[in-house]
Amino acid sequence: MQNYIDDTGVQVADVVVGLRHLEGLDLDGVRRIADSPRFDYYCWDLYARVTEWYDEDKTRLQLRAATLHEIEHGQDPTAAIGAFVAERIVRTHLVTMGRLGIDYDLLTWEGDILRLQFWARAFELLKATGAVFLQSQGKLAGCWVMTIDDDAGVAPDADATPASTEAAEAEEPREKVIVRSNGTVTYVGKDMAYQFWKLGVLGRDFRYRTFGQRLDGQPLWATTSRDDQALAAHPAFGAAAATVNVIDVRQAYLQQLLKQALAVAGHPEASRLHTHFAYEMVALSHATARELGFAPAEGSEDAAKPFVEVSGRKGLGVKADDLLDRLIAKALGEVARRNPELPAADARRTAEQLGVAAVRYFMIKYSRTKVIAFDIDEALSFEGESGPYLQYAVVRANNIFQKLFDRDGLSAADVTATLGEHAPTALVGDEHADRLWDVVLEAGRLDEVVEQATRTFELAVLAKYAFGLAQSFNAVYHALPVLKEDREDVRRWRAAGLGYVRHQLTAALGVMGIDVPARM
RNA sequence: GCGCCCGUAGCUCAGGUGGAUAGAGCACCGGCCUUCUAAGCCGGGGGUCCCUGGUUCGAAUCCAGGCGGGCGCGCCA
Repeated sequence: MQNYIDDTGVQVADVVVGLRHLEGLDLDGVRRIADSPRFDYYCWDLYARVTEWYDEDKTRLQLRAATLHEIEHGQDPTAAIGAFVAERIVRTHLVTMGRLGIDYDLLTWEGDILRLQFWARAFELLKATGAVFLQSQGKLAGCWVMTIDDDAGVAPDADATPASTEAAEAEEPREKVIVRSNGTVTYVGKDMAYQFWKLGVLGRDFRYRTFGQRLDGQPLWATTSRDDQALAAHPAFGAAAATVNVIDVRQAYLQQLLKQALAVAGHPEASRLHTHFAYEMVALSHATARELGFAPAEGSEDAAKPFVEVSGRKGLGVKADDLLDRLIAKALGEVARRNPELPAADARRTAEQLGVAAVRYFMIKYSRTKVIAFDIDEALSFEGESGPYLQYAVVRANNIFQKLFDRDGLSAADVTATLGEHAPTALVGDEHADRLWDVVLEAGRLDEVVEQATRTFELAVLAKYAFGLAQSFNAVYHALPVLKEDREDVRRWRAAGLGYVRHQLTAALGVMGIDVPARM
């Protein structure tokens, strides 16, 4: 799992513009501010302020262009400030993701792709195969362009095809600019170079350094272009057997161009090994947008839309840390109320597990083709279809086995090991036999469901399955008691059945990255 | 204009390769805690599966055409 760090883009440039021209800071000043808490929140706000500042006077946009240029060409102090800010923000990002149990194998820095001339090499490959060529005519004269396949799902823009033009002439091939007439590379060009490297057809590699520690204590690797940072020994990155680009559906067109570039540049097999994992965008419900202080004018275009698009430029969005903090605070209140004797540290740890479960389940419960209108109140719910509901089922199951052990000295392993000594009454003779069978059979589908979820890239399938299994468990939990069952054979078989369900449900939660607390 | 996605209960959403009275959560109404944790369970009301045609013994599901909504189609990233 790699995280692409866009350290040479417009967003970094805008923050640098804000730091220097709105805040009047130099590198030392920025260093001091960066040590204060929540530097990431500070930059988030500053970014929105810079956007407003540009809006007040469009000529200020020249500062962005100049800053972008200086960052790309390593000209200090701009480049030094940009690099410093990018690194600090990445570190705060890692902390935030770490709270959710997410980390990466490698951080890939866009700046390194530029400095190591990946683009120059990819450009050679594309030129050699004729995938891109220098356009000499028309409005794209002087640009290196790629012809867009019709099946790439790209349509001509309305302006390019006047209505008066009839069929015969309208079929002129469409072209995508890869290198601008001023010699700079477009975003998709840089992405092509990166993609070629990922699939091992570029013929070049990054240098590597360690950036910090992963959640398990192993080194976290990052690319570098500096000899003094590069380590001789490092894991192998790139040259993947297959790649999956997780990126939202709005970039489907560019991702299609990427596949096309691979194929046309002589690597049809690599092209086939690449998948765009496209997911729909996450927007905000009107209620949540309102809560965040965004109130579209009555009768305006924004007010009429079914949701409110998040926008970093407007400073409109929900920060992951804020969401987690609220979830944990809410969970902590409940945990403390239900378990007053629990030490504070344990309660805190449990609340964190619940909060993380709530976020993770919420993120995958929707199928990826559906626009999510994020609603904070809905996300904060621990009832019904939620992460904590799933955890609750397993906690209950664990309690049964804990008490079974405390009272009868029977472990889960004992139950299964001695099962043959007991008549399977609970499965054939008992009046509730079908209910127990049903939930056991449902639990047995886990592998199949995981296979389907991975094959179709639809994680909601697993989420829905796990939720349904937890529902079935809860129903059986109420209907078929274990500890209070007097018949030894029925008790043993019920324990065995629910033990299996517990095992499968715990595994399903594990796949979703959700821990099960000791109690809740 | 062209491409992709969405349209199922008041709201938010499930419904792999067609199959029986279309499901869940939330919300609403009514029950269940001296009984393995009530973050739960049981019951109830609530649907023209956007529309029209087609394929089929059978369509929410497949096909065609509409309608409504979202997104995309830059020498931005």
